[in-house]
Amino acid sequence: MKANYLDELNEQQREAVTHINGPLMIVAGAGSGKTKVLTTRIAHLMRNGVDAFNILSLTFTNKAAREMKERVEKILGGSEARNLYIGTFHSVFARLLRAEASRLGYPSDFTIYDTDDAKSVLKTIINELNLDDKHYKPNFVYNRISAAKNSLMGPEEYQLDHLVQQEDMRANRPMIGKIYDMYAKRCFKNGAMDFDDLLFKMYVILKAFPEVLHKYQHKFKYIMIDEYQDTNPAQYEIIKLLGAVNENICVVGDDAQSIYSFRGATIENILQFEKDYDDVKVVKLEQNYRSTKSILNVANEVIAHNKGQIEKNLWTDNTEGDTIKLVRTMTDNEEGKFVADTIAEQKLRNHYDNRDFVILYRTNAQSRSFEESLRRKAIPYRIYGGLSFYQRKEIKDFVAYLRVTMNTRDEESLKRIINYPVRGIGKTTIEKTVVLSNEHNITMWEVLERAKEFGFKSGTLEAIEGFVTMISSFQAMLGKQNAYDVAVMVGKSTNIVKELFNDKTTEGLARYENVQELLNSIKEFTETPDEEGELLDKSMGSYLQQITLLTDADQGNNEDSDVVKLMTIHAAKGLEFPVVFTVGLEETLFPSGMSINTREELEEERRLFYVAITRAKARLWLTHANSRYRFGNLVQNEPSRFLEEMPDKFIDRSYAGGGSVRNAFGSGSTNGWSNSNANNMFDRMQKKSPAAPAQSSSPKPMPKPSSVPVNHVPTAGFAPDDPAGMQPGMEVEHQKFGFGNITAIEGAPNNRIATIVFPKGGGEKKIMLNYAKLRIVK
DNA sequence: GCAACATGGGGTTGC
DNA sequence: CCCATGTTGC
Repeated sequence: MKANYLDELNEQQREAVTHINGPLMIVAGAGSGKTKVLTTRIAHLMRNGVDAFNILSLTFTNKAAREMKERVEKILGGSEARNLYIGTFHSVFARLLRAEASRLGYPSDFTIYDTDDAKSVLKTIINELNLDDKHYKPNFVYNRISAAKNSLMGPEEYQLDHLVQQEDMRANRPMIGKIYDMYAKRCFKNGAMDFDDLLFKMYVILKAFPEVLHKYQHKFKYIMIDEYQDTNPAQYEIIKLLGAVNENICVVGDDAQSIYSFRGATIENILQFEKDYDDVKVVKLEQNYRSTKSILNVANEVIAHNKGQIEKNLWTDNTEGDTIKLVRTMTDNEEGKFVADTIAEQKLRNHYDNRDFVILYRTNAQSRSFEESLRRKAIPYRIYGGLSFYQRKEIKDFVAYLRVTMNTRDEESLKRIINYPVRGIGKTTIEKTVVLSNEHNITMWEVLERAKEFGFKSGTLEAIEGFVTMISSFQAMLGKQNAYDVAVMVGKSTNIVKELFNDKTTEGLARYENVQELLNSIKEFTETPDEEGELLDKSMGSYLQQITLLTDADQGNNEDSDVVKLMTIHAAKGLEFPVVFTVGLEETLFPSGMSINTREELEEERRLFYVAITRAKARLWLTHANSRYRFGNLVQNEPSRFLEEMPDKFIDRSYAGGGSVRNAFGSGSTNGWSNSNANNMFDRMQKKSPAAPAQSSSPKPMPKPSSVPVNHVPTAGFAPDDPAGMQPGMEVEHQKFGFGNITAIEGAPNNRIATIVFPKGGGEKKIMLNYAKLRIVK
């Protein structure tokens, strides 16, 4: 291990790393070296005699877990890190549940249902109940159930809870409780858990079996949780149980980056942590090592519009850097073109590689125009998000065979493959099988096994027996051969591989390649050699459980390929890029029209915007389109309200530099720039500034709406005063804006934001006192 | 049972 | 516009 690992930390980081026993909360601002602290702390614990076996570290993404593991290994120098328990909540609990779920009657090779599987089960149930699936939309029902599970509410409690029932009545969907109940029973019958069950059932087991709880309390003597602001009540309670004996819980988070409430996360968890335990040590990491001053200042000011935050003051020693460019285009296609052009230009001008750029959007559907324009300019890119590899139809079909082989109770998968490829087991036969399984209270698989005694007719019987024999032969192989050999056999026996091979259409070819890739991934899984002393679970069951928890972002194999990345802001959390384009900054899109009804929703959107801004290291473009296609028709959007919350000082609202803009707007309308940029957005900015020089909205060829009138010459000997003494009512002098009056001061005491009216300097401005250089006049 | 077509509906984010 | 599902006709 490197001896000097503590020297590489700043004071606060060191304080966090060297705190060994007792609850610790690290409030880690964006780009403040959070991962470094977490990994160094793990190393430090081990250096101080803590056994790797006793450390549990929970993250939100597989990627974060992988990164953490790698970095710990780097610090420790050897392979000491391999016994650490590092993973996502879901994957760690899935692993523990393989050992413990039998206590609740689940097979240890239980299937994990992804969202699609779960919705499909729900749809069958809704139809069985003769409910209209247009009214009881599986998606809606799923979200209700998910929310219930995330707050540890089972079907019984759900049906008895007045508030919940009231909500369902008001939404005119009183049957959701019943559906939930049937869904839970069906999943159990199928030997399957959905994502939320991985948390919920873990909690149930810890609560119901004290010996299990004790076991893990003593195993996980030190617990670390990353992104604590994104934990939901289920995760919170589990952590509380596991940590109750030793109270060596270290949580790391940033309330300003809490963006997962739709998944049940509650920001309260981090806001309340100090009250949950006695003697909580709180460390704040406030130095940002990532971004320029301009970027950080804009981010700070934006987030200051939210209420009730943990007080912190994020600052940086980095240079001021470029201004943030704000760009408006006429349409979404022009937005795409502008971004692609600018990327091309920046590559030349500032010698960036493709990999230095990221395009961030609110919704996956926005990727299209960027794909097109990047393709046109032959700029390589990769889209993150959307369908994961394992959600593709051909992969799910293939995996369904493996799932059924491992867990014959899994009806969802069984139904998927029972007649794929076609083998003469049609709709009527399947329905009959379902009825029989309900009548006799046995699984569908058992009905199939005993098809003869249930009187299926000759042709059908033959088909069923053939199917049963085939699956049984796979099962028989499992004991003797590894997962890869079994999978190859599945491909052969079912004819799937051959069939796809013979399909010479482009899609057929792609599907064939995908199945080959699946086989490769199984091969890789089985053949990765165990490290010395390490016993990885290489079973098919373990493989299957892993892959359902993988997302698109986890197909990391060519992480380093030199491509522009496109992803949602959610997917970008935890990442950083030299150049960031945050696009689609329009009302109804960002903030999403779905999230503007309450202050809480809006604040979460704002945090999302904050996350987007803070991904940028050096350069940041914010773009929005005047109108864009939505569901086939052109809709007009107002610029996002967030754009008005940014301090003018660091924003260039008139970005038109280089040839890129001319290219971007040259197509079609001749004066796209003056029309699109000057009018709407700029007008609104002007209205907010009563004292601003009256910029008329008359169409001028190229207005330059510089928001920083730089005519002011500072008084001789201008020296800024201590911002602490500034109060509303004072007259101050600003280097650029000239003389002004402070009309209001808001924000946290160490991050105060003053509203100042500069009669000659562009009117009302919001200024961060910590950064602005102001001289008190009187 | 399947391919070709018609219809309707979608309002985010993701383990 | 794009997808997923339902309907029709072989």
